[in-house]
Amino acid sequence: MPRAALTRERILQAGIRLADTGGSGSITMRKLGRALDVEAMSLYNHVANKDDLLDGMIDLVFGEIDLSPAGADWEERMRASAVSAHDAFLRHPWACGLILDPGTPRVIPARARYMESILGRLRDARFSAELTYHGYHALDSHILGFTLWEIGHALPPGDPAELFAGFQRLFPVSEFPHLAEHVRQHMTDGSHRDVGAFEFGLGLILDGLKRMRG
Amino acid sequence: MPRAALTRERILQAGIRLADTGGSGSITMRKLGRALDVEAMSLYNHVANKDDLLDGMIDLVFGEIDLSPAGADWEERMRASAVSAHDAFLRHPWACGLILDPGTPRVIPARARYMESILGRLRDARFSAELTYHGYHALDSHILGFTLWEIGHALPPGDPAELFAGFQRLFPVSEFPHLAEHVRQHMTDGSHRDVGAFEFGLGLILDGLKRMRG
DNA sequence: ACCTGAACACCGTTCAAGT
DNA sequence: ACCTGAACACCGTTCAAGT
Repeated sequence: MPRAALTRERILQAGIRLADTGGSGSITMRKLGRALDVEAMSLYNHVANKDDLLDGMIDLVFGEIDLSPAGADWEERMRASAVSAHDAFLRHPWACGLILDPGTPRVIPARARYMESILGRLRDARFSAELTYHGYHALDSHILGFTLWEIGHALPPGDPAELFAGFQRLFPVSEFPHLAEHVRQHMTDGSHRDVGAFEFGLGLILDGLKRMRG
Repeated sequence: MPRAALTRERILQAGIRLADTGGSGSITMRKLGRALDVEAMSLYNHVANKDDLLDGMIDLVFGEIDLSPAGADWEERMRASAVSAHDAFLRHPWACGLILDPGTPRVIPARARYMESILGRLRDARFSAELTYHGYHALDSHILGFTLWEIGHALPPGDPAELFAGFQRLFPVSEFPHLAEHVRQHMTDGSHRDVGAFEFGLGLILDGLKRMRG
């Protein structure tokens, strides 16, 4: 049986699968070729280069965001689509870091549609051009920035008690009492990697914007 | 004249200088060796590996943050130290991305002191343990996340008019009216890379925390 | 004690050669 | 039209050999 023909679509899907399981460090032209039973050089027939590959993968992730959620008012709908974005970026934890990586600005169709949607809904909710400008920045930077922050602060695998002990040795309670308390909260909380923490900051932003609109 | 002796301190300083001018992609054991007139392998006598090098560099950046700013009340002081952190990360635009990079959790002395200071000041300002926990996350993720977001969204070099034209060709005004308006605001605003944009989100968070404290 | 040459296992990418 | 072998210019890191 001849293997399935290589297409851009199949390459992007395989790239996402590879990154989901191995992290962004595992995305390599050579590894991706191996996953597709093909030499790395073959990929260049369907993808301009590695950046083009990453752009395509990220475009698909943005495509998973629900931009028309149900909801009674603008605030409820804005919260719902932010949570949908948060969910998508948690499903693909490699994406936020690549999107925010300075040096390679990624202008991507699905991201443009995402921006257009959020900006339009703020304007429709009677936000001024000025407040929409700053409000979008606050929302987008929270969605991408907080999610990346959250992914990086997840408890690493391994025995929590042992982890905590090693941490205490580096930063003794006597010198870092508040830090110790904070870390303990992280341990008992399980991980803070839940919708709650994301929505806490989101709520602050939405509340603030609503009050500023007057 | 024999060249100056290699030390960990000199290596970290040279690394920061290299990254400041060339971006995080320019940090290479080989390039760093060249900058110090030394073979790359020599660095391993003073630094365990590349991650240890990056940890040391980031530690120095955290050390630049003013943790005891003047100010009448907790809110004013919290805003001042957040702005000081923002300044430090803008001086070294490669740092945020490395700090937030998942997969290599960086437990670094200067960062522990930074956390201890902020957590302690929230508790001193009569925030509950619970609110301090979430408030710290909101503040830290805004400081690191927004700053990284901001650095990545700076206008790339080149003729702005030409840039705008290329953008319009990809995303026509008819289909993306709000996006076009937003981009136009970015152009006339110069860059939003100023304290104002950072403080906008910071103000939303501080206001929200103050109200939740009751 | 510290520096280095040679080597190893990786990268992204090009290009001529095959089918 | 699409795939590949060989090659190039890079990586991080180890280790024995030099001083």
